Amino acid sequence: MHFRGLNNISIDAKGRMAIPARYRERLQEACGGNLVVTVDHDKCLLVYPLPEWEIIEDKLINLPNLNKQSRVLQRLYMGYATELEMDGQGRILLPASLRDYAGLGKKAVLIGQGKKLEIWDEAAWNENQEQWLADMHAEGGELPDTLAEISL
Amino acid sequence: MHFRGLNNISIDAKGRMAIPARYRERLQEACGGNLVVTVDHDKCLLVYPLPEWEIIEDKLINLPNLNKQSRVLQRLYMGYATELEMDGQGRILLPASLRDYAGLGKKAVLIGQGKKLEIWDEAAWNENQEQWLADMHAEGGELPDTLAEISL
DNA sequence: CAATATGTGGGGGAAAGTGGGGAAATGTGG
DNA sequence: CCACATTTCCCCACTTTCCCCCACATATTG
Repeated sequence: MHFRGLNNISIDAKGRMAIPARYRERLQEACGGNLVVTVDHDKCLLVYPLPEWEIIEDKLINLPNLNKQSRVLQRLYMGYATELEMDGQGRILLPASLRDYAGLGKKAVLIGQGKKLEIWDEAAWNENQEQWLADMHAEGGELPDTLAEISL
Repeated sequence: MHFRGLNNISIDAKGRMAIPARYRERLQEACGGNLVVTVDHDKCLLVYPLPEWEIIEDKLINLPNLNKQSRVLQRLYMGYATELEMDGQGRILLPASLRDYAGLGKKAVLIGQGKKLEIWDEAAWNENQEQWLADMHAEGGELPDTLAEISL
């Protein structure tokens, strides 16, 4: 039972975002509508069902925090993590601080990523996607070992 | 039990595409009509029976996602993966985002590729095919080791 | 040539997405 | 502690999209 697929979403003037209907039922049973939204280090937002988030949180807490990168991860991911619920119409209200972080305007893209969902500003998503595709073709087959084994 | 062969397909104004009748029965028994369509990094679409897709999805989810290339693969392949069913007439409705990605117009080509099917815009298919043939002749027999062993 | 199967197009009803007004709750400053 | 401003949430109404069904055109088979 994983999240997948792309949805074009509009964010209204109040910062509300409608969760696609096909995800709502799954979110209800996975976590009773309790979600956690946080930031990702490449300028998008991550949405977890609360139980899934708590697993991640434990990992973050137990990182060796004399390491500088560990502290960065902790401050970003835990620092921005916000608990929120869907309203009666299946929408979530994204706090202004998170919207600012991800540069979210009126149009956004919601993509399923297994145990979590990602929210991108539409323009940012398109730009990144072009870059990714260009990189993949430029690299010409030089992939890390873990990736080389995958065949689609 | 593999898919093979090439079919010319038309996509109507609503984005619907008729699956050739000879594939339908096989798709029904393979997955009860549950299909997953996603993108490929060279601008075509991939159609999997749901069980086949889930095998790939598991591999994708378990990739080390602090690695940049892993995230790109996850975002593209899982991000666009859309679950859909055939309607009463054996057609599937391709979401606008997927049609845009692959540049699909009214005429498309459906190609059997073993466990999956590929969908190309007809014009794009023809152009690529010419290019591939030209490249193969230009390279003059310099193949990677894994390919050198194959005899057709 | 008839008869069946396949491909193609379109209309209508239901569901989902979108936006705004107002009440309740929360926070702030006097 | 009270008055005011702001935010949050709930409800209603409108618009758009999606999906199911029917009807026709084309191709295939006996």
